[in-house]
Amino acid sequence: MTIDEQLAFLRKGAVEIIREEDLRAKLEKSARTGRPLRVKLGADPTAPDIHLGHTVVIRKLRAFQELGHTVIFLIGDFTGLIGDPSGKTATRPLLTREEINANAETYKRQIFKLLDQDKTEIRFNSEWMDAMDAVGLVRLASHVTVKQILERDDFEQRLAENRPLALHEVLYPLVMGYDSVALSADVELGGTDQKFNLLMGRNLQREYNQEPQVVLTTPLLEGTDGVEKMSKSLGNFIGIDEPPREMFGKIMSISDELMWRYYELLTDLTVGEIKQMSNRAANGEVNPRDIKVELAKRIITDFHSKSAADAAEEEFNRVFRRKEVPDEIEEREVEAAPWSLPRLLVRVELAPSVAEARRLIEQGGVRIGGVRQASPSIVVSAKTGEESLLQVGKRRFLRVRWL
RNA sequence: GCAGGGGUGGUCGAGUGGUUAAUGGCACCGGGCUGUAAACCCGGCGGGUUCACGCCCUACGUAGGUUCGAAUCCUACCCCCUGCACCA
Repeated sequence: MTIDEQLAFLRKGAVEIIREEDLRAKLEKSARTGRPLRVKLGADPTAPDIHLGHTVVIRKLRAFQELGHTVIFLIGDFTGLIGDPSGKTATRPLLTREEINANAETYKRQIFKLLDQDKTEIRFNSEWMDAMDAVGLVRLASHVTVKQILERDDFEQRLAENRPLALHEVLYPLVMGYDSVALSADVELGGTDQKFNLLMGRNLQREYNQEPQVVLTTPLLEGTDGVEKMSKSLGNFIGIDEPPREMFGKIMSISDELMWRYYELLTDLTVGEIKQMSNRAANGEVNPRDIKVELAKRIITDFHSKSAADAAEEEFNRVFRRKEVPDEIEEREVEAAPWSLPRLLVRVELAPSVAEARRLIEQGGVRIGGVRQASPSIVVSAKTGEESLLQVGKRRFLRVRWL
């Protein structure tokens, strides 16, 4: 690939590259010297559950990797120990070394579904931060003015609105920025929400007489609701560890508009190819549903396998289009006594409480053997050795084996 | 430390002595429509008990108190936020 082609490749899906000329220069220099660029991505050690939102930037990391550069996945274990930078959670439990290691293992397992393990460095910022003493921290802080720190939007806003801003939060960007110094990063990637922190790395590198890193930001992916950014706490996420059939269902439930966004940020299709598909959908040549199916299968193939994707599709069609019973159903064994239906549902954990079970039944959400049960006062009795098929809502099935 | 403001259900946020298990939004759950789309519409949304009307329990930071009756009044305590400090 020529440098121009490489630039175009890296630009796809990126929101901003600061500065693109610098990136070009670094790419040229790397090509000339044969020395790969050091490309950094920071991660929070408290949340090792990666969802599709995180994969947007990880895919970009992979793009660099494919061009032969060194990718550094930095786990911010030191920063994770100090507390919550967003100030949203009151108390954030301190992580022990063991927990951090466990989280790191989870990260590895998850990111290597996308990245080439042999070309990825996993690092922890405690490597250098643990060694830094109070004097070192103060010296680090001396490189940045309060005014510069306060340029960060949310800091400024919180001050303006008389909301609390703790001192350690202000220190956060410094530590993150210093990570770039410690790693001699050439490029740092991050979501647009990280722009300030990424730029801080650039500034600090200059202070420490390093060539400033290039900053590349990626968009924040909207969650399945299509509105808020994808996050675990909002419950609008699709985890990359989720079973194929879960992923399939969730992807099929996103809106048509959102589907294009997912295509853009979560697949390798080019902008042109995606545009072509959306045109064909718009003029009725293709059913948008079929395009969504393909999206789901592509994503599942990334994190599971092609055959898992096919199986998920088949399962989906069986349950939701043909209204048949799923392929595999969980089984529970229950004593063959006469059960009032609500109580039975609680017993097999299809409902959290009797009251809730009653509501489900009254609203027509409960079936036994495919037959809707309309009354909460129904008594279920069965003989030992028999089986009953319970269904709650559209997607929760359970086979009860009577003892 | 002083002054002021505040702690309500998953969340945001009403309510300031009595139809208040607590208005409303969001989230969530069930149903309908459908491409399980989205949007939309209907219903639900602390727990237990009853075939059912209903009844009972628990809940508005914590602990007491006043009252026939308190999320609402009083006392103490805990926690959070904002301001004051001329200043290393």
